[in-house]
Amino acid sequence: MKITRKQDCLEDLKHRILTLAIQPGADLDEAALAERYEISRTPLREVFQRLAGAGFLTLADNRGAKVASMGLGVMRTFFQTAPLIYANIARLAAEHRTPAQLDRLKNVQIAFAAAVAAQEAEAMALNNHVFHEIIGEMAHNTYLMASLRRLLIDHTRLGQMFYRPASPAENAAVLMASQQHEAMIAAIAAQEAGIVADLTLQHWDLSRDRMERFVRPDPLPLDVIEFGEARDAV
Amino acid sequence: MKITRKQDCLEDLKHRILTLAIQPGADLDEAALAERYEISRTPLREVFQRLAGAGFLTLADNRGAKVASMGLGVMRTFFQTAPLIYANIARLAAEHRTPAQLDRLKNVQIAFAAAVAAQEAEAMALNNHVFHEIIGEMAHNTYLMASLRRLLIDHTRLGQMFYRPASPAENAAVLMASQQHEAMIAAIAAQEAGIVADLTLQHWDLSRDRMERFVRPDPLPLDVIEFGEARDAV
DNA sequence: CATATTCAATATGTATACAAGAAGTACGCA
DNA sequence: TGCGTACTTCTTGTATACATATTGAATATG
Repeated sequence: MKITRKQDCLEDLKHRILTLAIQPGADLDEAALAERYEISRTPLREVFQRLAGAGFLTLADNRGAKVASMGLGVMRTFFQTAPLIYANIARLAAEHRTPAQLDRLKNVQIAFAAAVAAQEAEAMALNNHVFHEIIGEMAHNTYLMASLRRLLIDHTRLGQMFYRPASPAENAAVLMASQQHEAMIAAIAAQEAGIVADLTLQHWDLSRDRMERFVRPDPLPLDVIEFGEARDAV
Repeated sequence: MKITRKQDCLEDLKHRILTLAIQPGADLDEAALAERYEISRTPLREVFQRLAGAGFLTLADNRGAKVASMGLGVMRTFFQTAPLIYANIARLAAEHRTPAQLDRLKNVQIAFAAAVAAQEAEAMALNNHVFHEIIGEMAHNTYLMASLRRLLIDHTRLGQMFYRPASPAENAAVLMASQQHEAMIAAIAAQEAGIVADLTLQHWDLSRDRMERFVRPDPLPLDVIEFGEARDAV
């Protein structure tokens, strides 16, 4: 079964990049990975080319492969662009979805909900990723899909970056996200394009708020350092 | 300088696909192309992977490379999606363009205008392609750029498909397009985002109308087949 | 001591030989 | 003649050896 080795390599690298097991900007060692996946450098390089084409990696001539980086500029652009693409994809998905795609979506949501219940961050991230990828496929629009795939890569990585396993607020948010998924499935099944678009934007807001709260947390209480009434005087 | 062979191959294949020298759906012969460009199959395959990643080709396992097809479904999606992406890219380009990019844009427009004057369809198509690609780069948005690149591939190919060299109406349209390019450059230079977006949509309408008139031409005059006054009776 | 410069070590790029798979052809049989 | 099957041929995929490029360290030189 050598056939699957290359496919496995591709999938595993995707997973490791999405879960930050390999960090943004890290460079990949051809020889080491070839040995790890028991394939020669030739097919590994083809995997690299594909991952680069999909936006997971960047290739520099004579300088190997790097995981796509996530600088401030990239993040700014991400927050600027995501709602536009997500909302339009959502609309089209409601209109063009097929029954088979709907079944796949439901199954992935079952897996996502299970991951939420078990508090398995990695499974949550990957199932959420596939969930939104399937909605993208439902839209049957190759042009927007090219954007969406790239957005989802960064969205999943940001989600992992900002995920705090122990926080009660986080658990509530994740549960809320799961419920929104359910609502989206129902609306897509009913082909209610407007509703799906609205739900998608709410879903986006939830996700964005979660990330924002991580970057800009509530300030520490001032009075623990014995300022007493001084709080109002500042 | 063997270094350029692979690059040449990549560029030449792009050009031949964009100008329809290789038709949509055609499959590419590895051995023949390797010989043509004087490279071995290994680097040629890497070129294939890159072109596939960019949307020029599709790769099927054990079945080689095909030029991306242009069926009715693809065209429908194209007309549906292009204005959204073009308008948003235009806005961002006006805001984020650098002086260096503006210079490049001006130079490409000079080449485009020259091609129009000389009625060289191929040079027109390729320079127009690069013109809009540069505007895309000005937007500094990798997500939308992924969509734009794919849209431009199909836009350029459709333009070639529907181009009628001899038609006076066509010549007028192409001249108009060139003038719109000039106006866009001026507005981008002035960072007038709203104006650039408007001009871009006008530019899009012109292009769309040109293609539409090709598909749905004016009907033949009825009276040449000697119906005489019968015209009004039909 | 700082800065070039050369050479070794390492990593990337290419060619070629071989393996595996797909497609076409000829033959046999009903 | 129609269909199926084995065999041949052509195409695609992989491994490996070799060529080229880059990096880093050691040495020379101002």
